[in-house]
Amino acid sequence: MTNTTLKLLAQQLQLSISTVSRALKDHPDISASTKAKVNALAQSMDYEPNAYAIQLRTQNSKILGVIVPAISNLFYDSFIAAIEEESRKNGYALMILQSSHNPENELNNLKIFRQNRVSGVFACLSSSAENIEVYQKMNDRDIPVVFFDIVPKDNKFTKVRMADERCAIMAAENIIKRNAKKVLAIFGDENLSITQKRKAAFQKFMQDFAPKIHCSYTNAASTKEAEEVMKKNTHKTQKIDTVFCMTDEILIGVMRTIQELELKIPTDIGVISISNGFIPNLYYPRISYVETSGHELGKLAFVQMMANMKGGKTLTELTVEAKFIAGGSM
Amino acid sequence: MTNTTLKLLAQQLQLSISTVSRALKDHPDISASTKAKVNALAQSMDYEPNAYAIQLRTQNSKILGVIVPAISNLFYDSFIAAIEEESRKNGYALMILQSSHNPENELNNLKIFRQNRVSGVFACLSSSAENIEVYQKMNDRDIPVVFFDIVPKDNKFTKVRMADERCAIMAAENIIKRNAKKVLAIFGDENLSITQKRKAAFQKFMQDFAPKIHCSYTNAASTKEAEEVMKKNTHKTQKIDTVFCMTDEILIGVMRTIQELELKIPTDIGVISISNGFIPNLYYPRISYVETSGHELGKLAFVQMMANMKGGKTLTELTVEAKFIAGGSM
DNA sequence: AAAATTATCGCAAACGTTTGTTATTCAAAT
DNA sequence: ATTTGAATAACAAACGTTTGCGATAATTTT
Repeated sequence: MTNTTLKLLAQQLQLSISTVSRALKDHPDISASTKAKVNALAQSMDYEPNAYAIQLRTQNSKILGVIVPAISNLFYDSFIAAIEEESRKNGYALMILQSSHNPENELNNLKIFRQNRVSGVFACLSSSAENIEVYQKMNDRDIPVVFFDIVPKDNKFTKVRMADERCAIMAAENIIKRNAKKVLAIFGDENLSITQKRKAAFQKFMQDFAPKIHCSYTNAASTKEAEEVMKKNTHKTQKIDTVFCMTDEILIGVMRTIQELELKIPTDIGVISISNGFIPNLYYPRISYVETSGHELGKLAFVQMMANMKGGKTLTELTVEAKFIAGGSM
Repeated sequence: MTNTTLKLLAQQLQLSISTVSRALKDHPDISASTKAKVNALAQSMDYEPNAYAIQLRTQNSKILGVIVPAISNLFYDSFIAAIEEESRKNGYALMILQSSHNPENELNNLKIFRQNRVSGVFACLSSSAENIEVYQKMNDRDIPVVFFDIVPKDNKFTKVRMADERCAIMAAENIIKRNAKKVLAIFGDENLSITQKRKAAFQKFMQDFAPKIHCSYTNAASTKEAEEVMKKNTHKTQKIDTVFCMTDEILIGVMRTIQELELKIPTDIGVISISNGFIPNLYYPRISYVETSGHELGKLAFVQMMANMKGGKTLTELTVEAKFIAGGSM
């Protein structure tokens, strides 16, 4: 069965294509009676306009591209859900591609976006490798690029991200409040700038405001590493009383060790993490965390995209504020 | 900056559009020397073909639609990741829309798919409400529909899903192996056919093969409900020694209660669930589970889609087999 | 009653491709 | 020297829309 087209409708109604087209968009030139006829037939033949023909004619695709390292990710999927919702409300569809942390895939995805003449792209850089020139070219072609989460250092782009330093500091504040004596702070992949920022902010804050608290700093790039780091540090003579986890992956490893060693939270040990909230709520007591909401970030990214598409370039770096969510783990 | 087109290339090279087009696709009619020139210029002006013009001409969009209830979902996101990967390998792009369990959104998404002339759609029904006619129409228009996970009863469609009954039976088998005396079996939303199937299979198997085991059956539509159900049942005089969780949501609730009451796994109580594996591995000891892999299902769905697009209609219902993954919880 | 306005609609070009057909050139075969 | 046949490239139509402009008929104004 072939698709219904304007031409088909026009033939059936003995009208011209242009009249049918205008009737369907409620153009004032067309009489009410013809509009009624046209709409009726369009309905019954369930006509749907061909988006490809429209974009070819209007040069406006109403499609936004999204590049994430991985869709299966607690943070990114809520980000995607948020922009999907906003996009739909505003008449845009989403084309979602994942880079799998692979710059080659990232490039390939960008190519697909260009072939599909997306009106804009949300991009999260695939780890450290920064091939910025391609994005620069998109901007030059008036395709706004909004970076999120993992953003380039370059300030020629629009960027939205969590207030990374504030997150770390907020965690530190609560550790100090708890009257911790000996803290283990586990950070993520040390190649990521986000890790470096958070670590630096955390360290500085602790030194400035609670120099007598003994802190050991480590990195763990995976759940497994976190599990092992935790195990090592609880076997030492002087037991740690509080552990800070920079990511969900780390928290999971830490919690596995805590459960294995049957440590009581929060009496034996306090736990605090940075998370979007899903993982911390899996345990009893619920883990206290500083919230980084992918959902909020998504909404912010979308308004930035719209702003970029309407007005001139607004090259700014926006951050969404962090919130401390108290569980029973501190 | 305007996009590079065939016309532009043709003008620069003093060639016709058709020659440029053929040169770029390595058509035998074109001489090697012109091909070289064309490719060089196309490269330097970084020409990317306009996907919209191509689809308009060829009537083949190379885009597949996906409808899921929610992207942020442990199961669906791995499904999406799988078909995304397969699609990319086969030159397809994905258009992902979420229904948010809302039939109205589902309809709207279908409309967007039709406007974009997707070559096929993967669909997961939004809960119980089944508005099948729309899908029937798509099939009539030679747009293959592959249902996954939550599928219609109708057998006029191609469907892929987990082997639901086998999952439940496999769990039952392992419960019997454990020598359980008193079992609490918690199932999901009782309106879903998937729940009914699993429950029936589980019950029948237990009665047939281990009638002396005392089983209580309940439903819990959310994590909270599961938490409460679990709490109630552990306070009874005759303690349960094994709990079965049909979904991740239920497992999370159950585990929260277990941690709160400080029950030891697997000595005080055994736990088994049906899951894709992420949640069960968050705990120590790791929870034993019957695996329902969104990833496997995605790959299966994709080959079904390809089969439908090539040959004639292959209206079958395929299932991916379940696997028991032993943790330390039984 | 002629002129001016308004209401309604059709014509045709354009968006960027692909592809069947035709035209040109040039060398090989008769 | 003419015919044949490759090799190479141009022409033109079509895909389904949108939209400026022109055309016709109906209505109003003078």
